[in-house]
Amino acid sequence: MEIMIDIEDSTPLFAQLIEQIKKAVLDDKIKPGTALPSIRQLASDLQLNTKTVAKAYRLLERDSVIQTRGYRGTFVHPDAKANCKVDLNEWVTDKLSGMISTFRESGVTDSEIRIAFANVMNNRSI
Amino acid sequence: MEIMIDIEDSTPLFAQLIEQIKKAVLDDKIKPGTALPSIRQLASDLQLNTKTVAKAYRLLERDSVIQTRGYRGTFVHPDAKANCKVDLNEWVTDKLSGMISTFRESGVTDSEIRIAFANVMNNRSI
DNA sequence: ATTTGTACCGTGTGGTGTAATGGTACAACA
DNA sequence: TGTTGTACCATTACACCACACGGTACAAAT
Repeated sequence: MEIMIDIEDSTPLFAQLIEQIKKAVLDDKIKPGTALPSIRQLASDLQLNTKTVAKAYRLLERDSVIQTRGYRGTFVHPDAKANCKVDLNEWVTDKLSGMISTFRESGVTDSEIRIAFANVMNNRSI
Repeated sequence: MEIMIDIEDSTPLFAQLIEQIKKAVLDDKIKPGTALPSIRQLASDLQLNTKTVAKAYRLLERDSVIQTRGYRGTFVHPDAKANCKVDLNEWVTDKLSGMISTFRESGVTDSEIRIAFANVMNNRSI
């Protein structure tokens, strides 16, 4: 697997990793069931911190692109190719976009929207 | 009109102003049609910047609690008492809260929600 | 001439979240 | 024993935004 990380790129390192692994799956360069390099191994190869790689793996597993089998390693998910195409972020963006448009049309200030958002995210009730 | 601003309070100054004017309206201390002090006048009285007072007035007018009549001054809105009770922020908070709960239940990270939100607010289309 | 609301330029402070780094430790596997 | 994913402690640098401030200027009303 050839993975190139560009430190100069403004895209976060963990995001670059996710992109490239997804691309490799879609291009059939790594097939379902295949074992992926361990977190420590990949971090060492790419000169990254283990936590950066762990973060990428964690998100990839949430999206069912990979599977971690306890202490036995990490493998490509059986339905990886299909799950690569499901874009959770796009769904979130669309839903938010619609709601925020409604707010703005009702005269709500961007500043007010931001503050309400921050409050909700922190479970501060009003 | 007796308005007290507490600089020590963590509540933003403009928000304190809004609260107190609304309270004065609800308590019948200032009645619909009455003229309010000018922005410069009130800022001077309360030792505030004119912009801080202007911000409070702008939001109060959006909520139809007051009315600015061009260059003739600012007056209490005819339906001020009723409009004081409409809380736009509460509506925004409720709507956002529901949507964010849905996101979280779907496994979306708080970090991802924040990033998507920032993108939408800045009209950056991914 | 003065006052009105409004709009524009700007500065500075403080809070908050992200990203990435370091180190250490654990239980479960081979 | 060595490796696996994972969890915890922490720090650094960076960026965004809210809030409040200062100054200046304008057209329309009194």
